[in-house]
Amino acid sequence: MQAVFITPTGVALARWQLAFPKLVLQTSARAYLAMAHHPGQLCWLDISAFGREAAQEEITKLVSAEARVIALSAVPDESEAFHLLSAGARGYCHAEAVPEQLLEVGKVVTAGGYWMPVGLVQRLVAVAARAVVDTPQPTVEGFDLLTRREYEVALAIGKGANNKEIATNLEVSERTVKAHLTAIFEKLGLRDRVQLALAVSRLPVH
Amino acid sequence: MQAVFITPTGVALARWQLAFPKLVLQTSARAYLAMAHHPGQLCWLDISAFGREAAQEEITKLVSAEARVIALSAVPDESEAFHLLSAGARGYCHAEAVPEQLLEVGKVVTAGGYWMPVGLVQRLVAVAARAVVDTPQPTVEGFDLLTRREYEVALAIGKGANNKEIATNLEVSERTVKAHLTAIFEKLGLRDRVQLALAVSRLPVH
DNA sequence: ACGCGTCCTGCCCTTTAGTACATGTGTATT
DNA sequence: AATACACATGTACTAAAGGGCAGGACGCGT
Repeated sequence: MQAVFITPTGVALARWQLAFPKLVLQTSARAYLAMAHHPGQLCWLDISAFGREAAQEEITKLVSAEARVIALSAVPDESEAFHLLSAGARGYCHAEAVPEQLLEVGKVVTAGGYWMPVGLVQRLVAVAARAVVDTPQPTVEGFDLLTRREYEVALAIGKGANNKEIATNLEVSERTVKAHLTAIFEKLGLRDRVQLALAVSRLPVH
Repeated sequence: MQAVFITPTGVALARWQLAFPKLVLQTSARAYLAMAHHPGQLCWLDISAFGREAAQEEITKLVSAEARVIALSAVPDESEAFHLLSAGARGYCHAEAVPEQLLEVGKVVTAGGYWMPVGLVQRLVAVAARAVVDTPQPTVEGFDLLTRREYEVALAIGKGANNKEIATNLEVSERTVKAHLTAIFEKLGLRDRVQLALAVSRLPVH
């Protein structure tokens, strides 16, 4: 099986050659795509020299050409990994990985799987689990008890506004804002605007 | 290597035995934990007969005993998978999986990795990526500029505490709390405690 | 020893927040 | 017409919050 490495720099070329003696080097997805290639072809993309967005673009191009892309990063970063994977990469690993690891990654991805560091999987799971808003407790119930005006005030508090700003935006007096706030505190069982702000921040919708 | 299956029903027992002829059967994590076992021991948990919460509990128990847990579900479900994985499971697969697949899963998890269906990985990535994107700017950078004490105060604000409560908890005067707050506002470029509360609520860690 | 940063606190003052009490308008529902 | 409720606002007062000024204690590195 052919191993294609796309890199503008060739950072860890020696290491890669240990793992894949017959590797093919290219400097960009564009150059590579000009060649004929087989669907499912492994494609190692060294993203170190690309910006995040440029890397995402390269990946998108390769994936739409049915290549299996593995991102190689010199400085692994969680957020970067999320983005590259969602752009279609099937693997994410350190550019300086040892040959044995590269081979293992290649095997997994060739088999149709994903490969990424264990720590990254854990972060992925943690973030996803939190995002799945099944999370019941934290959400303060009772916002549906608020009247239209009260709700508007509550949202403003959720943006960190003070009474004067809210009054200006809603075109009412500061006194009125205070009245709405008092009503909100009463209905939601809160003590002050700080607690309201936190309650609003936990609102699923916003 | 020993394969332990925890299941109240034994749904796919025949299949499991094909993959692991010498498997050990137990009906609950409690029963299993009563036995001696080796750290890193594989532990297949058939969650079909458990509720989601009960399954999470079982997993938590096993994981705290340093077992590697693989959840087997008769009716795979994305949200369920997220929760079980975040509870510490290292694998999630169909209870009716063929023996070859079970062996593959076992191998990966034994090696310290995670195993889950490719589709699940994609959902995980998609959800996580969206969660990260949905929370772009708002996260106030600079919390690392805070001193230990200031950070403690910031966290307290994130819980909706007022100055008196913070003072009591930290065993300092209210004046000191105010001083810390002033420093925090200055460092983070915030105006008041409401904005701080919101900034803290958007903190990835808590 | 000296400077620097962190932490702590007092006095005092200004600004916000939050409430009690009271009043008024408009729009529905009964 | 009467009742109910959302919305609005004023006066006035108490309580928090926030900050200026000043000073003390402790630990650390030059």
